[in-house]
Amino acid sequence: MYAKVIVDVPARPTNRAFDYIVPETMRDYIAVGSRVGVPFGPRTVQGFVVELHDGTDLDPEKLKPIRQTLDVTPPLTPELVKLGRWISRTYLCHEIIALQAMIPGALKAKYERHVKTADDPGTEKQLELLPLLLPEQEEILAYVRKHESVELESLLQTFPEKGALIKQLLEDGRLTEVQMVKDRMSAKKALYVFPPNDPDQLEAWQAELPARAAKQKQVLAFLQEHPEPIKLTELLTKLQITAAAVKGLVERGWLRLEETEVQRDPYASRTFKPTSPLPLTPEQQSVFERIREAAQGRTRRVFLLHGVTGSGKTEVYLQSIQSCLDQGREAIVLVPEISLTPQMVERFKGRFGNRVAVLHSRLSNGERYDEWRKIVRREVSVVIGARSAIFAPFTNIGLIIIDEEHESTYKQEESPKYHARDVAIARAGEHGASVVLGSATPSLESMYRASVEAAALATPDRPAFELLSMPSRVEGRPLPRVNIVDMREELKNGNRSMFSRALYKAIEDRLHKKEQVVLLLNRRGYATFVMCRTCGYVADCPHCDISLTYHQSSKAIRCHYCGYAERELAVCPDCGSEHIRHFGTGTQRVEEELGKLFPGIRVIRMDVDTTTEKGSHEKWLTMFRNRQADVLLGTQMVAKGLDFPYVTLVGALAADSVLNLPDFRAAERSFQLLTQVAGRAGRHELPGEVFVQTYTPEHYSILSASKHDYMGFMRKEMLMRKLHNYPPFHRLVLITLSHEQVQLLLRAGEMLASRLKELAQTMQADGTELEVLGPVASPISRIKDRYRFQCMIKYRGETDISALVGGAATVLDDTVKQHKLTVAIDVDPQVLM
DNA sequence: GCTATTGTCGGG
DNA sequence: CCGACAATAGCT
Repeated sequence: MYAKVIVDVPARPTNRAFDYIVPETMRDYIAVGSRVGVPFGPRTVQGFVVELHDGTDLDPEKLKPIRQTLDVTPPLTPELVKLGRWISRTYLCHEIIALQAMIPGALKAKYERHVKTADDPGTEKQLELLPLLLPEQEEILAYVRKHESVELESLLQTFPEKGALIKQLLEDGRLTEVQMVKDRMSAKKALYVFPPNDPDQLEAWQAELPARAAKQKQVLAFLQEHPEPIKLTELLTKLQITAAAVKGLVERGWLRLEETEVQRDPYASRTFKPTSPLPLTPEQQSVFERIREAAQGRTRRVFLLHGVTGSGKTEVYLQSIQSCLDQGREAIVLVPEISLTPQMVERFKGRFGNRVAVLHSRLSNGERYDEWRKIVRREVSVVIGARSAIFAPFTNIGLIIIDEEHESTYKQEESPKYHARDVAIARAGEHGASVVLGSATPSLESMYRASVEAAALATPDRPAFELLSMPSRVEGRPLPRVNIVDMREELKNGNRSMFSRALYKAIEDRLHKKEQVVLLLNRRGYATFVMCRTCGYVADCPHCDISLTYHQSSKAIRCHYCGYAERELAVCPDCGSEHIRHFGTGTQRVEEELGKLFPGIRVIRMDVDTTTEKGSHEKWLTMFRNRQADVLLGTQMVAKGLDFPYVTLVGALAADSVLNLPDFRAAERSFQLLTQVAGRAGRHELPGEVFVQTYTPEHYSILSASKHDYMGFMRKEMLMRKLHNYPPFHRLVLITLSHEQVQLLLRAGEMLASRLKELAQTMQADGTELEVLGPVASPISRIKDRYRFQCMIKYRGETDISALVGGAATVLDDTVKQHKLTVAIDVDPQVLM
């Protein structure tokens, strides 16, 4: 039997399957999706089996056998292996990168090189021919012999500066190298106490024990109460006893002590209040019916659920999942990382109990691995998680839900640069499952695909969407009133503060009424840039093309791209002037200002700087929920999914900050952000009010958001996109080249662009609508000392551009190899920076 | 991506 | 002519 293996060597010439012999002994352990260690050239690398077959076109003599299997059960299902190929073709990445993305980081390859002393007796004669050993080499050999096998790295550390001598020993064959692929993580094990199968016996045994064996009786009594296996250490601390008591019982053969896989369940210590389905509004009910009906079928359906903030989408999700589970099928729920709050988890755990696995980036490698194992072992049938949870290794998916489907976090920014929405649709096709894309502000891409125009262009790979909508809030609560504040007017009237008078008054009022306020400012730090007022010098990052941001807490100016930091400027480095001014406003500064304006105000600031610590995000939100603070101030992360009953005021301090970004999606992002943050107010009994501070109050994005007019915004924005051949009417591929030297980069850029244009011409001649733009400097023209240039391809959705991009990219192969040029291909980019 | 192999250059 | 290092092919 032979296996086709994709090896862990992400390079163009190795981006294909290699054939190996499956040794007789491994037959039962190897399947499509297995992770194996295979000889590849002079070393051993990790790989995935993507196919098993009986014959081979190649000379079987030339084939090498698989060296090791790395798992008892394959970490990937055949469906995921197929998906890996689809991802690599769709997003133009190496297949191995796509496969690696589907397994938890804990299983990523790690290579260990061990050395052993060569004890082959047949070489004695040859040894005589070898040069005599130096005393130091004797010492090294003795050391290795003593330890039997030593990791090469540690040997080099034990004998520093002796690298050459060790290499000599290896070359002479006195030491041999054994290469192994190692797991970075294995399941954590611990001793568990297993009670007898028949718990009734526990009582009888207690009577049987002599009176002085009080501790042993205590153990039996405890197990009677809690008949499930328990960790030994846990039992000991709970009962305040030593292992001797348990040992006695084990010796009597009453209890069993066994090493078992431990679950690092981050939610183990928490109990979740079970919740039952809430009654649905007629609107919710009809949407639910549609989803349920679809999920009964075995063919893929894709729904776009447009529901205003507070319309009760989550309850519809929960009941849809329930009906999916009732059919014995599984469900995946994706939420943006940021809204994967304890609140959210609680609702799912409350409804589905331990049938839910939770996957998010705040878990440690080990924790994530354990949650993933629950899926593999079929212990759960629901997964809720961020982007990568779309790869949950289920085998019978009935429903995939993507909440806040417009969020750009569903696009992975590193290779494989996949979009979870498209992966979901692809997976649903294989499972005959339904997909529900929910949002209060659906992306233009999704909205377009729910249109009549797109329905006509639908293909199996890009099916049309069915639109569902929930236009009203539950219990008929009104959407909050949104006031646009023209900050130019404020300035004219002499108000130079970051709070308009209206917002100031409103905050004052809420403080008085003991209600809560959410403030949004899309910039962290204290000031956005630092400038010398005498000569106009602006502090820039020496490694990136971006200005440095002042941070009050650390008295430093920092780069938000590479982390570079230097001390606050006392004098201008150019002219020596002391007139240094901090321009622009960041969250730190607002926090300070609030303290000055409203003495005694309690502010929680949430941005990347205050939420990096594990659990800090949840801590702040819990504090705010418990009304231990009056104001929640933060960047985008305060706009998403939060639901606090006492929040009656929301302020967007600088509504244009997103609008002015150099990106064709700026208006859409801005509209979404404002709508989302406005939706935080007045979700319960108390009515809400919103203030949007802007310098461009006439912009359609801001006007529409203030009127809660999604459709109005969408129609205008669609026109703009159509006019400029942007998505959703055209698709984009962005190719970014980066290198330390501008000249080399320019040459490479020209080479790429001309080849692209050349290839494009033949395609255009066949009537394909396709445009090649560039090369131009990227909006951020340098990051971490590397200059960046980009080319863009605009094309109609039905065109296959893989040949075009793949073909053109080959002209860069030499430069990539020789000069370490970096080429990043992004299909359907979300950010053009 | 890695490494063993081949190629190239300078010193003798 | 040899050794050191740099470029490069080929990996099943």
